[in-house]
Amino acid sequence: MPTLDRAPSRGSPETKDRILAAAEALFMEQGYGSTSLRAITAKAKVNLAAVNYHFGSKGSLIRAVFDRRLGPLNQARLDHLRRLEREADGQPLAPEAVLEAMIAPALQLSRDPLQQGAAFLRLLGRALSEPAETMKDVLPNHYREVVLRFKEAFVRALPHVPEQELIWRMHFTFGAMAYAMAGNDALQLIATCDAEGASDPEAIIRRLVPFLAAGLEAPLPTLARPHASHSPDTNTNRQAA
Amino acid sequence: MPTLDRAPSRGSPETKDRILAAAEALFMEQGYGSTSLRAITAKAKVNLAAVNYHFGSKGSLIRAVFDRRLGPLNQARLDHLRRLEREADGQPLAPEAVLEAMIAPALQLSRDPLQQGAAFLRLLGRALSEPAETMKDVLPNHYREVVLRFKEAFVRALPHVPEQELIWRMHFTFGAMAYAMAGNDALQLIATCDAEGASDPEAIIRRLVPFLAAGLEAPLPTLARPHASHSPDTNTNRQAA
DNA sequence: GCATGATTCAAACAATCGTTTGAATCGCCT
DNA sequence: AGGCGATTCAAACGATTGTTTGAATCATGC
Repeated sequence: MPTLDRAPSRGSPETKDRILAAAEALFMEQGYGSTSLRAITAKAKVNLAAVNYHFGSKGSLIRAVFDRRLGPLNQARLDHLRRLEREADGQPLAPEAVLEAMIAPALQLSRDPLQQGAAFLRLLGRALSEPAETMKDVLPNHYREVVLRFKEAFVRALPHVPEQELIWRMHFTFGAMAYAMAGNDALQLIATCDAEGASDPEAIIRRLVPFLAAGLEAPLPTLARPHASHSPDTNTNRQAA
Repeated sequence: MPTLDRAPSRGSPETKDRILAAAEALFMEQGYGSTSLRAITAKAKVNLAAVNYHFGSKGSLIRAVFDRRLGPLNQARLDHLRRLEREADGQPLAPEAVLEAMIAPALQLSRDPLQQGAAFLRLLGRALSEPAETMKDVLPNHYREVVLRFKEAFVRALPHVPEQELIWRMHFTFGAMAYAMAGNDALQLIATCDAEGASDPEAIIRRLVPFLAAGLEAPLPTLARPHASHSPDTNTNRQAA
């Protein structure tokens, strides 16, 4: 029977963290199912049985990987948003400010070179589209409050956007954020022109926020659908917005 | 020694396709590493050895899964774009038109209920953030021409956007597209308000295109960075765009 | 009708998987 | 010192992994 939640009297101050760090790195670069506990324990330089001793199972391990990062990250997001709202003194925030409250904490995590925060962001970006059995509940549980609070903030920041439309735009926003912060280069889009500052996270946020803000504030789509496809008239060109 | 590329004289008109379909479905709902060949062959109702006989290995199988879908999909995108450009008769396209050329073929694939196109789009959305060893080259090879041609189209559709900035915005655009078309509900964002028509792909495109077009046409970010964070002045609110 | 090549099949291959075990080791307490 | 709980360790567990084998089955050629 492994230890309960009792703090280790003196034993292992770093064994659990070493396992978490190694698992984070390997899950990121190989995926969950393709990463063996032996590869994790080898990278962490701990005994194979240490994983089951400290975490119980492989499934609990990946859950612990996300728990360690997601709690502080989302709390920082909520704190950042609350601070901006207090400073605004009742006035609704600009959409850019709400976006920044969402992105900046992740950026700060990515900045820290000591911890491998960037690796976690890539892992998170992939996990958002992974319906893996093992962490069916962990992401929704961590993000529930964030989604709720930021939806309120966006509703007040964008009063002219109907709520249904806003939810969809938040969906698109989170997608672009996850993709951008995960640093996906699968399409080698960057390589086609070798964009400058690709590795600078702050440059990304400076370009991402205006992009998303403009999308959030876009004019509402027509309810009737003119089926803009293959319409031979030329006024579908230029100056659509 | 398995068969070369020779067309099967009469033997198996459907065994390979059954394997591809089963693999597509299982890779989507379990991930690559977590899906065993036995699970695939069981779902496809073929013999276990059929995978290695027809495809050579598990890695070649997932590569074949993407090859089967990505070729026609991206060709349809290129055709759609070329047709719109011909109809425009030299005039630059609207950004919305270029976006539609990118999205509509995927939408059509998703529509087909006979084939499990929607499942493939979810698989593709996840694969974009998977640096899996097995398909390191398959995605870039398929997308190289698409990225190149659509970049040209976007450059002409958005002449006021510098090329570097445009590349970044295409990056964000593809991220939001992948996320939206993959139907990611990991955050249960939709569930918070149960958005209407969540399952209707055409409704998604009608909301996604204006969102992305506005982002692509957004005013350029300031080159100097005023460090908009925790700035106590209130003019960061309202009317930023 | 029978040889031929492609395909399917049941069975087994070695390897690796996650997990468990029981003894050895460590650090701390009275 | 010595006992005690927490932790580490080497070794093994049965189960499952991807892959291979060789015979059986099929359709087709002459």
